[in-house]
Amino acid sequence: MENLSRKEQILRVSAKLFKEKGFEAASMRDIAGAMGIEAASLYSHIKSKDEILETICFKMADELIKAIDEVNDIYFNAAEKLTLAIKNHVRIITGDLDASSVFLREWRHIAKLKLKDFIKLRNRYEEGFTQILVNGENENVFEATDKKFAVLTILSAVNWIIEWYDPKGKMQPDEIAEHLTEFIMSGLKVKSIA
Amino acid sequence: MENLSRKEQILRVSAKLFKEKGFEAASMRDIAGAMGIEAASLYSHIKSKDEILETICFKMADELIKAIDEVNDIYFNAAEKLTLAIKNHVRIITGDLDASSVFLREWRHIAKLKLKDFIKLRNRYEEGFTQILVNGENENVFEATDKKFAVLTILSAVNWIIEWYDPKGKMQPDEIAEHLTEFIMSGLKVKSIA
DNA sequence: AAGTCACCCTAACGTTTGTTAGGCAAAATA
DNA sequence: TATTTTGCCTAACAAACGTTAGGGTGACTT
Repeated sequence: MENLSRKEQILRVSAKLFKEKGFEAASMRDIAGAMGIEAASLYSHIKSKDEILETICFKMADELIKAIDEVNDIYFNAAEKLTLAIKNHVRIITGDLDASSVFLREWRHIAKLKLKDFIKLRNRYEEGFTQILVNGENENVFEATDKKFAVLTILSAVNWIIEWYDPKGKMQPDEIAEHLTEFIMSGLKVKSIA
Repeated sequence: MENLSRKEQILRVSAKLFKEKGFEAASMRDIAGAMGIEAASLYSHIKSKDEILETICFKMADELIKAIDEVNDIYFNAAEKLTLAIKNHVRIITGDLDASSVFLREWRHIAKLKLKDFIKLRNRYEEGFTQILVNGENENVFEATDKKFAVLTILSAVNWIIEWYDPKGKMQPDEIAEHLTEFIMSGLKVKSIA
């Protein structure tokens, strides 16, 4: 934390507070207080409270998009692609729980103009996943009638991790990814319906 | 809307605004404005802004718990129970999208004391689902190594509906429930892993 | 006709919000 | 050593917040 630039520290502290109290409820004085300085001092490093939120959200979006693009660029079959995409997603999300929570929950509070760009990025990410499912059908590996529906369901499961993941808990990121992948591909494994 | 009690109208309007702007960002003046009255006038019908949030959240929680208890009280096999539980959940959620969104997103802003009770209710609901999975294992119908994990994943998928469901869209609640149930039970139906 | 009730008003309160202006001290650079 | 840069300060701002007090008006009830 100490070898980070002052701006980076503000982003970290803000992410933590935005996650805990929500963007609107966390005040500049809260953020400053957590850093041991006055609220006015923050403005030497950042332009506005909105800028903090935007930076956090767009950084996460960029990271995720970069990951899905890489997966789709590699020559893999669809099952391997999906497995890797989920593993990457889980790794990124669990790698920075504070920023991820803000990215997933508080993005609604991004100011109108930037919000449009953000949603575009989110859609691009979703399309990256959709592409994998389309591949899967072409390769005759998956069966997913409604791809949009399937992608949203998959992402909901992967994103819900932030609600219960504990870095000190038993389940580590890669294990979570494995479990999820299995669940997504095979479901509850119905043995028989009596 | 007109034959509802004034308090009920306030709850409706508040839910809509809490969903759109978030609890903290939606002001009493916003709510009053949407009803064509002054902010101070709201206090003839409600005690506080916090009370509005609590009422919305606890009402949804009660409704869901009542539904899962009913399912678990009926003599069904696990597969039928799960199917019905999901159908009920989807019906309740889609039945009042505004309140559901508040229930799922804004519950964090419930005041400390009441928050404990709310989380207890949420856990009770989760346990209702867990019970079904346990039944499923005993009946040799399901296979779910980590029940807690499975329940959270299932609920995440079911709850994500509020993010994309459109009452005027093609997919109607029961159809969504069917799709989801199939996905949860059988996943993406992997045909072969090359 | 008198009383009650539901409903809304204006005005104001104390607090908190994000943000700006201007200045001071230590560290880095020249 | 002189100078710029970095980082923080105090003080203050206008605006918005949730909420209270007290009064008024019209519709039902008795």
